[in-house]
Amino acid sequence: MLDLAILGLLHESPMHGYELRKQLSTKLGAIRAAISYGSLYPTLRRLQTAGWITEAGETPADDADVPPLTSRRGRVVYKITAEGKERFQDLLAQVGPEAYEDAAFGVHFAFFSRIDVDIRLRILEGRRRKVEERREGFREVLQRAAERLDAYTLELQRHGLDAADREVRWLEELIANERSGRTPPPRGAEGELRPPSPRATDSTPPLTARPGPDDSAE
Amino acid sequence: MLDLAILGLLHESPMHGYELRKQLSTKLGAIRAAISYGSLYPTLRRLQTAGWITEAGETPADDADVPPLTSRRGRVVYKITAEGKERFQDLLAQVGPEAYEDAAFGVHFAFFSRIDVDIRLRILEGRRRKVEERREGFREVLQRAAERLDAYTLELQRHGLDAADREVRWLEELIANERSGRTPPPRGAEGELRPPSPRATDSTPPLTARPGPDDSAE
DNA sequence: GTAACGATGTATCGGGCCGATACATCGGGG
DNA sequence: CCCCGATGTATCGGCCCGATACATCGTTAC
Repeated sequence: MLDLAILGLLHESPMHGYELRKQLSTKLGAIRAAISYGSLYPTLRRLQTAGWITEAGETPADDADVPPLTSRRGRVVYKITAEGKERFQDLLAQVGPEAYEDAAFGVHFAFFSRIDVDIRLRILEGRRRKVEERREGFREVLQRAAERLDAYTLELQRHGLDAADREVRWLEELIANERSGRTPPPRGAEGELRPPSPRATDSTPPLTARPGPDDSAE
Repeated sequence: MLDLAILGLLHESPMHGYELRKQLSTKLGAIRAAISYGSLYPTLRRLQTAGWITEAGETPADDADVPPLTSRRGRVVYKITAEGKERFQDLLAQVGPEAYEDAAFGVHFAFFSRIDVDIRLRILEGRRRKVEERREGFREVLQRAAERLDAYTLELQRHGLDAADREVRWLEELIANERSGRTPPPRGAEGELRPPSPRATDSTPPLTARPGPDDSAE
């Protein structure tokens, strides 16, 4: 999961750890908080011994006047290998149930432009199915067990229901767009910062438009 | 984090592991997927050795004719101790930065009815602040780095921005409600899914455009 | 009758990932 | 001059997950 993300970034350009972490944070910011060094460095070593990446020793200029006072630990630049690129494609095209989990889906999505439309559709539909199940779970709890639950717990369920419902609709849009042939998502470079989302609550009878965040993460 | 959730559930009634897991899944379903046994049982043992919970052996059958072929492993019912209840209150009232993280916030929220209004407000405001920061992060990326990013990555950012914005508004409502004195969240339990109640969604005045990220009403 | 299956139930193991921490360099501001 | 924040690499303890194993019970299917 981290493997995929790291290989994906190094596929674009060589980088050292610190930079890698920063880019991961922005690229996957909507998915996971900020990957820890306690994960990053061990993963880098793992990828390295597996042969997917190598150190591209960024020799600090030719000025060998580096004061040998301390070991002068220079920054280590990693680059992806040919095998690594293959591995990346393999991981990316993996459409097993793991790819529909919150985090894994996000990582796959972040590199969508590197896979075929049909695989994209497979993943989007699998994810949609999963979120739909989640949504139905919330609905059942709200219908069947409403009176047995705490008021705050209920509010949490509504929150979750609304978030799931929104994600399903988001996925529907993306799926429709993929099918239409336009490769990149819609909503070009217009003014973002759009006011309250104009996507009004359509039908969905008992939904009661509630605010609902909590995309994934955790 | 699991500690808090488990203590909270056992505070309501004694339970065995399997049941605990089920209840956790529904109660925290909007927060985390479904806690694993690989977390649950070790945690139970930890809580037990710490003295927060005890085994309430549920041995219903005194008939010692239990075939010693296998150890006849009966189900183990756990109950909370007095110290456990204290510990629960301590954990619940913890308003440090950890309590604003996704998962931790959700667990706290799920047991909101057990803490004072002022602590509830402190947690809600802390959470709001955190999500606002998150939201601003997305906005900056979308404004400043839009052209340097992949179309799918951008869509992910918009998704995240929208979700964060929604959560902020959700929190605003909850905060306003807490301040108004009505203890439980709005949206009374029964009017929800049963009848096709045409109750229009309250209109949430004009807090959309410029959400001041700094209105610490402390 | 019994075999298969799914729900209930307890438990462990390897591994991924996080938070805290340590160490080291460098530029700038008080 | 010293502290601070950004840049940078790295480890350690610990939480938590997914996979797996084992055992019982009721129902359904052959």
